[in-house]
Amino acid sequence: MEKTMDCGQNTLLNELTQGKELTNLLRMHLHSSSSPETRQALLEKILCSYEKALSMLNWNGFVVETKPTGSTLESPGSIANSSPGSEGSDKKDVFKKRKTSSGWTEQVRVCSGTSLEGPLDDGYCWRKYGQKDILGSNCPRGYYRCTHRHSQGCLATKQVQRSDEDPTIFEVKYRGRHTCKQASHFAATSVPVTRESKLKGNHSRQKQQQLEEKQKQSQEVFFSFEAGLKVKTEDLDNKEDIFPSFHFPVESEVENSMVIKTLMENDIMGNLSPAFISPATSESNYFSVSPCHMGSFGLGQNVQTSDSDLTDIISAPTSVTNSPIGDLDISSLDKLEFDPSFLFDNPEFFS
DNA sequence: GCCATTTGACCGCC
DNA sequence: GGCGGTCAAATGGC
Repeated sequence: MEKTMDCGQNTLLNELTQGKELTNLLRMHLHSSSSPETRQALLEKILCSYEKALSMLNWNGFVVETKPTGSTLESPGSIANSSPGSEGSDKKDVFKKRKTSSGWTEQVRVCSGTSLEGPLDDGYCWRKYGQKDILGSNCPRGYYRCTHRHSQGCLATKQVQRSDEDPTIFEVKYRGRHTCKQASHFAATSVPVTRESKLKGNHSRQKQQQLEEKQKQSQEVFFSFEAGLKVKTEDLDNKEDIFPSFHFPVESEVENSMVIKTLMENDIMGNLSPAFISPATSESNYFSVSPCHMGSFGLGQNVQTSDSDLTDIISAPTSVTNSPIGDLDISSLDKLEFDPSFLFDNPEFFS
């Protein structure tokens, strides 16, 4: 766990630090007679770094607490009745209630040239359980549920459908929230104690290696995607049910300041509401992060959100891989510390 | 042998 | 009855 936290934190910090350095480099180039191409390249790299960093943040799910959802669709009854536990003996008892459009939708754009059948993984382990041709749509819709549904009773599901208009866009509809261990830890290195991981000896190790390999590949794929990532988030009001809230534990130290400062330096924080850097209040020592605001970092991601409650906290994982990025446990950020009294316009910070 | 995916069938809602 | 969501047998990969 500790290892995972350090790893994820380091990765995040590396990206942000790289972004900072690149920004400085760009600044230097601005004062020099370097070519616009050079500047452009630097800009791209900066965006790249921050997109990675943001993805890491997003991917951690920010599932901090689990509270019963008011949503009709994932009411324990509906799913439970159709869960394997209740199935089996009498199929007629299976309750296949059509779900209403609760949950939220994200549109994920992948880079051109990518041949993935579906959008990136979002750090969760999904298992496909169905596919349907949808009326009025050329592309079938895939139905996925959390791999840990059986082992941990995780009720999260998602639907993935390629957009007719733009094949590079996948519409991903999330439903339910992850209650699995992975959702909490989001650490690939700490593989949830599932049936696989309980397997003994070489077999489990082999499995883990396969998983790691898979994640490694996913990461590579993801990084090839990020430039064209587009996320459209809807129904954020429902997200509250699923990712009820995220609080960034903050204490007073410099590292967090660096993160924020770095964002500020790149005019990223310009769009942040006070909620993000919220008073980090002396009382709570927490600040919350709105998915909307995270999305409005202006990092080249075209993010559209509904005008839903901006106080909702972090968005669900946007896209979709078992990338090691998922290794980052957001809880690791509690090691990041933020000095509420830090002056962001401190010119000396970026020396 | 285990697990994930595919795919036809089933079921409930509209 | 049409459609969307889910189930579960069949299948294939590792």
